[in-house]
Amino acid sequence: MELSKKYEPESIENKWYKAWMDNGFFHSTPDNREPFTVVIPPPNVTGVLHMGHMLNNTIQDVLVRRARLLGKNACWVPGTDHASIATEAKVVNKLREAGIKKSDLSRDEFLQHAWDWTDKHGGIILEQLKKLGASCDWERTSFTLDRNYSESVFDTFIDLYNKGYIYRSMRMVNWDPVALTAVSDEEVQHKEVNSKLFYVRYKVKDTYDDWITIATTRPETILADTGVCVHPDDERYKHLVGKKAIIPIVDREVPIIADAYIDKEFGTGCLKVTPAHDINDYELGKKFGLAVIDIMNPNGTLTNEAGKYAGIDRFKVRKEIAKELEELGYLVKVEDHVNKVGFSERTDAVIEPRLSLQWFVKMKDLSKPALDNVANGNIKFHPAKFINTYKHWMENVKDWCISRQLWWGHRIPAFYFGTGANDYVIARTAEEALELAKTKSGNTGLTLDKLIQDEDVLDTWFSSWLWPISVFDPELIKKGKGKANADLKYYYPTNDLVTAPEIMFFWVARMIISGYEYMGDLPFKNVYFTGIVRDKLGRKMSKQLGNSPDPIDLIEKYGADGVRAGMLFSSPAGNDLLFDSQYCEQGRNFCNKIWNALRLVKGWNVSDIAQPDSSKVACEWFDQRLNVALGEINDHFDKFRISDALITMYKLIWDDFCAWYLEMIKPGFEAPIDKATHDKTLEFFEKLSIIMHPFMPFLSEEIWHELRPRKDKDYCIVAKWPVIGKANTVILDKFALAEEIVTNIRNIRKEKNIANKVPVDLKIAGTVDAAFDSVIVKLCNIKSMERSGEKPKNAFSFIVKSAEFFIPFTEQIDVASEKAALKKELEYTKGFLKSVDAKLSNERFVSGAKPNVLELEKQKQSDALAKIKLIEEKLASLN
RNA sequence: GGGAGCUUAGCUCAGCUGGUUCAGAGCACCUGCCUUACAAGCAGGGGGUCAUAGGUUCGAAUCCUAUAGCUCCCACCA
Repeated sequence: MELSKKYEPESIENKWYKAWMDNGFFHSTPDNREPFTVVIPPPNVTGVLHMGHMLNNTIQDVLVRRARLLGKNACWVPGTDHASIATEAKVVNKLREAGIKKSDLSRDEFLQHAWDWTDKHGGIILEQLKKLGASCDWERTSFTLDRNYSESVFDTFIDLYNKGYIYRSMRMVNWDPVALTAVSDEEVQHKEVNSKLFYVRYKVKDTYDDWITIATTRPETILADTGVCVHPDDERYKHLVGKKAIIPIVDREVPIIADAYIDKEFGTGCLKVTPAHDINDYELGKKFGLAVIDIMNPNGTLTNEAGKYAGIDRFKVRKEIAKELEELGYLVKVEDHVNKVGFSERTDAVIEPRLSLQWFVKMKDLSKPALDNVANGNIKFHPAKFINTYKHWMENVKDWCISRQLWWGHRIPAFYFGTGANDYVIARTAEEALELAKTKSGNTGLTLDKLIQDEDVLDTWFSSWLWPISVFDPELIKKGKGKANADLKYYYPTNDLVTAPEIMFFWVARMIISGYEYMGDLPFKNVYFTGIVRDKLGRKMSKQLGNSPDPIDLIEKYGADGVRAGMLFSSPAGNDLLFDSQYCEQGRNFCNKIWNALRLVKGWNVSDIAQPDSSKVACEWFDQRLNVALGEINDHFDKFRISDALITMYKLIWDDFCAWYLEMIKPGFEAPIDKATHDKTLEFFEKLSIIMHPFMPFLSEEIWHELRPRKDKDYCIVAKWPVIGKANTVILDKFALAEEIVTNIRNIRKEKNIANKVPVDLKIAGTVDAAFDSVIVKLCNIKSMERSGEKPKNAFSFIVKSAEFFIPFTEQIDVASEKAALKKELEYTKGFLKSVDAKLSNERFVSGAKPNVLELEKQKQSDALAKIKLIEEKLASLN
């Protein structure tokens, strides 16, 4: 069958993906092979594939496919994350477009909408991954809101609560007074705003006329002040510490305290402490036991605590109170001031810090093994520079607030039977909770309808931190440590985690923590951090800028293999990738190059003729080149240098295989090829297919089947990764020399403007033997001979004096040029010798160097000496 | 404000414990070629004071110090 001149990926991608699936190559079950496990960082269930996913999942697929080729039992678990905040926001938006307000719906009604949305859009992203070629074990697809998975989340909450790690505490949340909900830090946009800085003086109690002046941008919160704070070293105020100040308008007496948190330089150096409405003030208040007075209603108006300002919006109060302060003589001055204010991403309302009761996980003890095992290298980070960031965070780890004021997610399994701080129980179901509550409250008459479940859900990460465990055995936490099922025992710990550095703390660190807590072992051995995919100008991909290409369009245009290669061409671990479709083009061109090599090889007629010397040498040589490159590729893989592995393979195929090897063995036009060379070529091509398979699975599979007829289950995807053969460096050296000679010949021909007109004859002496002679002849003549049918004639002659150096000369090159060349060589060699001598006479080097390094240097020294002698002899003979 | 990192060719980046396999790769660029696998190609070519200034050393892209510029993470200023 005639093969098309251009590689057409769309004709093969679906075919092979289906064949792999049908043959069960993606599905893994425990057996006696070594497992290689990867769990996907679960994308948002309703998300669509973006460039970040492309990069991330390409890398995972490369690692998984290579592991499979290495004979490991590869298992890549796919799945999705319910992503509470993101998904809920999307559903809210969608409802709003339909004219429905979330606040008009009951919890159940809202959740029904959310599930409808999830059923409609969930899984789209997984279908897109298939287009990319992702070899996931789809039978293991998980979702963080699956029934079993959810059970494991609740079990974890209950377990940690019983162990005393979970507690309830006050916390400042970002309150949106318009949406009447707390929003996450991610949903707060900080903007610079021109505002006023009000200087207000407070009377110091029991003094004749001492005042203390504070500066504030939010004078309305004066009503909630419960303290005034100065710096302990501030001479201006030292005498006031311990006295009391009197808050204007409300005439409340509050203590004057001293704390190093205060910035002496800002404003007057005095801070009014408002624990209910500022996070830092809250901490300060806690430290000094100050009262907490909440003056703000959920909708942004003030409470009865604000006296006559009750019921008025905070911004209106701000103006009015400033006026009143001025009238009463408390306002010292007002300055213009630029500060950052948080705005709600959803409603654009000014966010108010608001105290509320939240659930927390104590992190200090839990995270200890997670810190230690990264620090000591049990878990490796690639690139390693991220260890510093990780350590810094883990050493200063704060308790984890796990409650979210949302509906979409795992509802907190806490049930309240009263209004007291401790009037709650933790249980899996309301029925269980009732029994516990009866005991705890002592009220045996308690009924289910008096039991109220916490309205909040758990942080998304509180479910995804169990990912490497719960995708295999969601019942582990219930059963307890050491009771893992067969799957979990076999697949855990997983091998490589590929993810983005920005979720190192949200997700990676917490998986490590839960891994040690519940499995007593690391969740993965390596963490590969990808960079951020940016556009070629270095900007983040965003919808607003419209600079994010649709990955599916790219796949249709360049082919999945082309895009995969394109993504990897320029993405060393941890570096941001400046994406340019030019890289995909390069990937596509590479596919085409390989495709045409296939066309060439497939077009040959095999005949029972003798193998030419040149072909024999070519085979021996390429065998060695393959060895060397394979060694480099393996090394790159071991070091997670995926991009380098790809480039090494790229050069091996393009330069060595296509440009040199195929040119050498290529028979003349319509001439047959000998069987020995042909067999060897197919063997090489097969090995190359396997090596390229992790990067370009579809094309390699196609080649695999085009090269020879295949039996059932004989697929490239499950072939054996080539083993490095015996090294023969002599042939590589000789060939390098031959390459140089050929290049020289070509240049001379070009200079003399005789390209493709006069064939070449060569006389190679010294260590370059007759076989190489024929290689060179072949490489220099093949095209002109093919066309003219001529035999080589004596137009040039090249003499190589030794394998160490060569001097091309022709009848036109005179003795002077040759002498100049020799002198240059001599100079270079002497310089080299000098540097080696210096190195060897350096005591520090000699004492510090490893024995083999020292040996190598000595060898270099004697080689250089011999070479100098040889050149000098040659020069003498020319004189 | 705290922490981490970066600066090598037009672009994206390699360069391990200091040395002549070190000044590299890929892409882009320039020149010449529609050559019977491939113009999505082939053959050549140009291009870098290794951010700046000092220092250590026989020797520095590599180690040290300072300066400038850039990036990221965390905390956010009453």
